[in-house]
Amino acid sequence: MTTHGLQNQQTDIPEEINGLRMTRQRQEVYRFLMGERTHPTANEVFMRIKEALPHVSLATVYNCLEALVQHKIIRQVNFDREPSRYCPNLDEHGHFHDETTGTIHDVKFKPGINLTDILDLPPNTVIKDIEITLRGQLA
Amino acid sequence: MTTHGLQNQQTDIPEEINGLRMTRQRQEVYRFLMGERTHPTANEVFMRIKEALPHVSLATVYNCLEALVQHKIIRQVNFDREPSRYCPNLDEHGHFHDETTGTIHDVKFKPGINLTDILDLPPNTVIKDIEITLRGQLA
DNA sequence: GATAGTAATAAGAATGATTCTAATTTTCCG
DNA sequence: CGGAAAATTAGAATCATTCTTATTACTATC
Repeated sequence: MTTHGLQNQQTDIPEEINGLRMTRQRQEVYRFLMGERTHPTANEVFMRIKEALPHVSLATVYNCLEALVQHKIIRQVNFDREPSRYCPNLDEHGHFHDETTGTIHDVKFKPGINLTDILDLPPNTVIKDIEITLRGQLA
Repeated sequence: MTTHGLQNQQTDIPEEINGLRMTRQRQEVYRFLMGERTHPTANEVFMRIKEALPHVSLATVYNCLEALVQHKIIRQVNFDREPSRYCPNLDEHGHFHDETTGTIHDVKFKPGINLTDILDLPPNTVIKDIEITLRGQLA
């Protein structure tokens, strides 16, 4: 018996996104992030996808996350020096870290706001990425 | 012979700032940061103040930086997962990381702009800290 | 359909910024 | 002065992440 294409495709995720071949491991990482709004860490992703892929390694999770980030399929979010978190929301947005619960919430910009209009940037600046993070609490 | 007060005070830095006793080590860390606009890392601070305090330890530099940050005398700045950097500018501002040169520039907001006016925050949110970081290049 | 070349994965070791621990020194205050 | 508290030191420990090397999977070609 021979198989063609991917090892396993009981999935709704395409075989390629933004030029990145979606291997089974990348699919599981991506699927989990898509269904999860909690901005999990690499280790949390690892723990969770082990249910579907018991032999997956943490290094692979890191590799997958890096590949997905570089192909702009997900975003990496950093709070201070805590472990990186990952976010499937590609719209321009910030992150609010609620210190009381430890949860992270996406923060949209009010309509019509363009970040670069607000900042006093040096001329001829090409911005590749903006990260806005807030810390505080929901009173 | 007895000495009163601090071990050494050939300095222009007060003995206390924001309720933090400015020991000789904290003074040196702070003085260096004040004269430096390059947002140095803990290790860079360490290398430099060793000239004035040859027996200072890296742990002490970390302790001093933490104390200064907690007393809002300096700010800690993080870019992705790179080593933390430290900044004596307390005005609300962001940081632009020029990928070409590796340098970091403070970015002011245009006058009259209030960050929280722009963000679509949940009601009753108390913001303790905002961090805005940009990556890109000066063309 | 076999096969060679390339890419991805796995397991564990290595890295490196930061934090912790325990011992010593300095400062504060009665 | 003398004891308590705070700060400093040196080195060990931590832990997220990256690297290394071997194995496995995929792709294109014959």
